[in-house]
Parts: sequence; C-alpha cells; structure tokens
Amino acid sequence: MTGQVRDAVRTRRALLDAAARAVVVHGAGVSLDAVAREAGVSKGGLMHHYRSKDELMAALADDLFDQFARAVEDRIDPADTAPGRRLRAYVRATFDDLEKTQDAVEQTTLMATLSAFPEPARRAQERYRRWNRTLAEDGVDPQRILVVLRACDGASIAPLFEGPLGPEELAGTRSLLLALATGTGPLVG
Amino acid sequence: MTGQVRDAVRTRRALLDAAARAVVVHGAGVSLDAVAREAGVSKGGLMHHYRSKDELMAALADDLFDQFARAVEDRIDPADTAPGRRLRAYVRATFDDLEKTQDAVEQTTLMATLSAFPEPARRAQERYRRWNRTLAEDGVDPQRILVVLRACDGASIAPLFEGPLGPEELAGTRSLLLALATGTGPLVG
DNA sequence: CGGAGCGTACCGACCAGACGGTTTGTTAGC
DNA sequence: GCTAACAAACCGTCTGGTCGGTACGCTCCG
Repeated sequence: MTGQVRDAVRTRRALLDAAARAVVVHGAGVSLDAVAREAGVSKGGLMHHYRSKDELMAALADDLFDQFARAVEDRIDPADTAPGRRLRAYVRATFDDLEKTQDAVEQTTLMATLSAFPEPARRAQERYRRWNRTLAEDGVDPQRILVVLRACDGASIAPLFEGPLGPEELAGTRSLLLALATGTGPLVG
Repeated sequence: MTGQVRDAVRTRRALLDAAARAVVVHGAGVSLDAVAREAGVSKGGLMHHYRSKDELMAALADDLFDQFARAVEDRIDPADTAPGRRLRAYVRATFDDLEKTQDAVEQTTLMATLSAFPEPARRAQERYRRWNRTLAEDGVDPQRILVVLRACDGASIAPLFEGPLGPEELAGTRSLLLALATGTGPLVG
C-alpha cells in the first residue's frame, strides 16, 4: 500500500529531504526541531529514526554520495571503450549537476556544511579515496587524473564562493576537462 | 612599548589566532567562551573587540584572505615578465601552503567552516571575484585560467576530504599547473 | 473471519546544559 | 581624571536528547 500512515521508508526519505533543505537555509546550526517540522514529523519521530544529529547528518551525506555515484555510472558511455571512460563520466556528472543552476549553490553549501560534522567528514574521506582508486584503474595517466579531479572539485565548490557559474564558462571548462581526460600520455608544457 | 599589559593590537591578534585554532577543533559550533579562554582573555574582553560572533568570524576570514593575497604578491618572480606571471604566483602560493602538511588540513577546515557564516561567505565571494578580475588582466587564455584556478581550488579543499596529500602528488600537480599557466594559446586536445 | 497480542512507528512534553550577548564593575595608561 | 581595555557575573533563549505514552498494522490463533 502507498497510502499508509505508517511507512518508515517514506518517513526517512522525507526526513532526509527536509534535512537537506533545512541545512541549506539554517546552516550547521539547524535545530532538529526545524528538520522535524519541515518533514511534517514530530521531533520524537525524528529521534526514532536517527538517534542523534550526527547520525542524521551522516545519513544525509551518504545519500548525497550515493546519488552522485549513481549519476556517474549512468553517464558511462556504453559505446566508449577507450581508457578514461569512467573519468569522463565523472566529469559529465559533475558538470550536469553544476548546470542545474538553482541546485548548484545549494548542493555545494550542503556539502560544505556537512563536512563540519565529524561522521559525515569521515565518510567523505572514505568515498573520495574510493574514487581515487576506482579512477586510477582506468588506464589514464595519473597526472591527468589528478588535474581533472582537482578541477572538478574546484568547479564544484566555486559556486559557494563566487555564486552560480556562467553557462559558457561551465561549457568551456567541461569540454576542456573532457579533452584532458581523453589523452593517455602525460601532458607537459 | 612591547611589554604593555593593555595592547589592543596584540590582543586582537591573539584573539584571531585563538579563534582559528578553536574553529578547527570545535567546528562551526565554537563558543565565544572557548575562543576567549584559548586567547587568555575574558569573554568580556573578546566582546569589547568583536561585538558579535559573526563579526569575529568575518575578521578571521579577512585575515586569512589578506595573508594569501600577500603570499601571492611575494611569489611574483621579478625576472618573469611573460604573460601569466601573477597566475603562476597564485599557483605557487597555493601549493606552498599545501606543502606545510600540518597546516593544510586545518587551513582548509577553517575556510570551509567559515563559509558557513553569512558575513565571511559574502566577503569570500567578493575576494574571489576580485581574483578573477585581477588574473584575467594577465594575458593568458581565459580557458587556461579557469582550469588552473579550479584545480588550485580543488587541491586546496582536497585535504579536507582526503586527508593530507602526498608530496609527490603535490609536486606533480604543481608543475603541471605551472606549465598550463605558461602557454598563451588555447589548449585543446 | 475476528480479535487479542505485540512490535514498530510516532507523539509531545520535558530537562539540563550551553550559548550569545548585556551589564556592571575594575584597572591601566595617557 | 578620563577614556579605552579588560573582567566577571548574569540572563533569556534555545537545543540536543530523553522518556512515558499512544496509535497503527500485522500475525496468529481460535
């Protein structure tokens, strides 16, 4: 049944979505009350599903990472068998996110804020290391990977400091990074 | 006199340093008490110099930006007259900071945390826009500037998510970015 | 079929402590 | 002696977390 009054899965989903919105608005100082209210749940209900604020934030972080990982997998071109196909998918996923102008700033704010909590920060490290390993097994020159990854990260946080990026700037950087992610040899001067 | 008991300049310096340390340890939730204690000053003393938490954080952010700006200026090679000399100085300043391993993670944590406060966030935007303008007047292809800047930003926040970066990785990325910052033409595939 | 029993989902009042900021008081230096 | 630099006690508010209780929905037995 979909119309159930009690539905743990649905409630948890609502709580995560509400938490995301509330964190963007109120910053790291969000109150659990605010999150619960935003989700249309009592604070007791929230505490039933997430036993502490840290646990809620950790769950939120995991959710975001999962979404991004799925986005990358979705963007692997099946016709593309050349080395670096996963790295290129990573670039596409990054910039597709950035092009949803509204979301971009919020997403970034969200991640930056989350990194202020201990458990989310730890999980972020774990995920990043995993990406490093995964992408390294893709046949591209390590230097290229590094630059492309750093530039992706930089582009991701840029909205936080500079506001939304212009579409032409995004498109330019995107194609440039895709090009960098395509060659196999080292790139020098 | 240097041995004065009352010295506003010295006290403010101590407060900013203490705030930096305290923010790194306690995150965005630092209490003013903690900062004051760390600085060896009473809370009243703190409030005398900075009338609110936001004001303290803004001052801290300004301090960091000023330091970085000075670091860039210091690293402009006087013998280097080719286009992009300031961009290369920017790269050097970024990676010199990153190589002080201890500081790197803390510095990044600090910036990320600060960006959670309204006033510091606004000032960060202002500074970044200024850098964009300044570096654009340096004769390098805009695309190159963008990639190099993004990669610098990315490298700066990487420690936050991945822990300290290895020296060989840093050296590699650094020289690669310096190379990218040297050519004047557009770089394609 | 039905209703008793039970576990999970959820509610809402409550508390202890902490925090930002104010106020009032004290002392150093010009 | 007057002002700026501090100190210290204080206050109202808010927050994370707890707890006792309620309502829903399933299951299993008769």
